[in-house]
Amino acid sequence: MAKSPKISASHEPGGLIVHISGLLPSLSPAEQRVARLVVANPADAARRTITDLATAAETSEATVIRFCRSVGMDGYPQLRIRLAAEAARRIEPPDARVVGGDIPPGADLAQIIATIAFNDARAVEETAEQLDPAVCEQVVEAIVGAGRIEVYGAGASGFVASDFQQKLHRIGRIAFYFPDVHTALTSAALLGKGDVAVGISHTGTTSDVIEVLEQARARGAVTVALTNFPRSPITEIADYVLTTAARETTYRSGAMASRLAQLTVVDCLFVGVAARNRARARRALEVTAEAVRTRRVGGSRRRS
Amino acid sequence: MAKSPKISASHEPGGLIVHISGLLPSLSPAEQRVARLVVANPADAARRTITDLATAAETSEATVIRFCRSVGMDGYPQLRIRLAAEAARRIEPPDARVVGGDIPPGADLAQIIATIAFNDARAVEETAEQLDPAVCEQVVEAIVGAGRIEVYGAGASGFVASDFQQKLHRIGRIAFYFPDVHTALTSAALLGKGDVAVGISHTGTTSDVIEVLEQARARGAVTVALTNFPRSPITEIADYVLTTAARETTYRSGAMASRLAQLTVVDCLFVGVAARNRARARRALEVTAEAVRTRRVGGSRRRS
DNA sequence: GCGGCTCATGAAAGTAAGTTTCATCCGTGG
DNA sequence: CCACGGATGAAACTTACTTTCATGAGCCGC
Repeated sequence: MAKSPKISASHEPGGLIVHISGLLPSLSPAEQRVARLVVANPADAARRTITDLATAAETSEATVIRFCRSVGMDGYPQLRIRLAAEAARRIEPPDARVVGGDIPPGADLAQIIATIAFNDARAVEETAEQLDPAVCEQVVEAIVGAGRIEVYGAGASGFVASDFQQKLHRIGRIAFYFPDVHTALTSAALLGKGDVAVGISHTGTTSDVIEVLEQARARGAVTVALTNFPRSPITEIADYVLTTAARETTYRSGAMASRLAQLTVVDCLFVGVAARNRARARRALEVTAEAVRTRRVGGSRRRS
Repeated sequence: MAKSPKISASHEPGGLIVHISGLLPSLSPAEQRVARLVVANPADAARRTITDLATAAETSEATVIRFCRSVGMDGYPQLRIRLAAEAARRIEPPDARVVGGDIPPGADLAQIIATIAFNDARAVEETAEQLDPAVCEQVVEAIVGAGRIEVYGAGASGFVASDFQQKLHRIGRIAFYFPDVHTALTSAALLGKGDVAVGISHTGTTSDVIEVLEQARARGAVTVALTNFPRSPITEIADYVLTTAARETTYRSGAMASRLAQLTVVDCLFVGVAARNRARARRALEVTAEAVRTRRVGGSRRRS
């Protein structure tokens, strides 16, 4: 049974492991057991036979095969090969630092800083690796040609949405962001063909954002979703899906890293759009920079 | 042809490919054909099935197996895995990417993504490296003991300020952010001893933020500055200075990366504060997460 | 609650991949 | 010309992988 012919799905040239952990929540329980084994120790998994792995995951071979298909592989042998390659590439920096994990209770600030920065940087890098330039290109295209762009996001993703709106606005594109769902819904209802609606949700399950995006789609707008989970509800109503790659961690670090990853994606789209009309964008940026000049103080030496 | 005394059977840690080409001359003709294919394109060979490879080498599967044994492998699957790993390792890390520079005019989206992600990740890492844990510690201390915390920022830094405010609020600290200077000034005038004022400005020259911070200081509040430039005006009126380390680049990439670096610092402070009272912070986070539960949709399988 | 539905799951059947066996072939030296 | 030994591939065999299918659990509408 073909899962979903989404435009985004296939591309995971960057990290297979990252890709799998992103998909993890959308897998069935038995498949999750397999996935966890694989993510925990790719090299080891690559060495095992399918029966072996199935036994280790306390399930049947059939489930392992299903898992392979779920993450986009043809079958088990292919997964094995990819895992081996992946494992070889990431000669884990044997850093004593807490890699994907939680911050230990007794940690001092230096450790906290190292851990957060590491996770943040990783999320950014891995997001970039798994971003599909083709999909980005199409989104950029849509934005460039859009009559109006609306960006939706709630909570932490709201900041990102707002940031994106402000950026687009600054280079002369007509863009909106509404902190309030009611307003957003009303506005979405006024969208039409040629407009673009962007929904941002880390989990992909924020009903407010989904509803607004649905509304926008119903009116004929192009819909774009930005989420960490490629199979989450929001992806079902989006024409284009862009994913971040923040590892799932406990406490807050997952969500925090995800926000940075989202911003990175936003930046990419922004620069992509700006690059479409360099001259105009640059002029707009200069004018806007000039506008706040009087709000700056101090030495002539410092850039404005 | 001394083929039998295969003393070296065990490990060849250097390179499997090198190893194979080394004993190529000692192989039988048919095996040599296989070996040559493998050496020429390991990645490709790893993808083939044994029958496939045999056909390509114009020989039988049996010979391929014999070849595997000759080079010290248990069987074909093991060879495949090793080849995949080998091939992955020898793909040079793509450091040819545009490093610190601006985005070239003709860049395609893939390049743009790589450049932005690189700069962003770097900014985060370098910021963490140069952050002084001692200063952070003192800032955390001040925030933990504060009666009230106010965060100031304008423009892009406003997002960060707002994010910080929201984070602190979420773990039960009394924190404010004012998008409007007038309101901010008024509020700052009401600060007193034991309160904390945080000013965020990438350039360190934003007069609005500086003024408000000055006001706060005059009233006896502890002042903290977060900026990219350690000698900028804002640092003169701050009790504690935290710096980001976004490289100076042209166009927008500098400012964009700086924002991520600022967020990283904010995250560190936040976690530092939260760590001071784990139980309370965790409870607060759980409660607030629960509060938005009803705004989530979708499968029971997905985390809320 | 109760049928009907979907979906996850593993047992078992089926297929393909990998491995072994063995007969053949070919060259060499007696 | 025959005996020998090594190289080789066809075919038998084994193991690994894949598909099919029946079962049962949970969910939804009634």
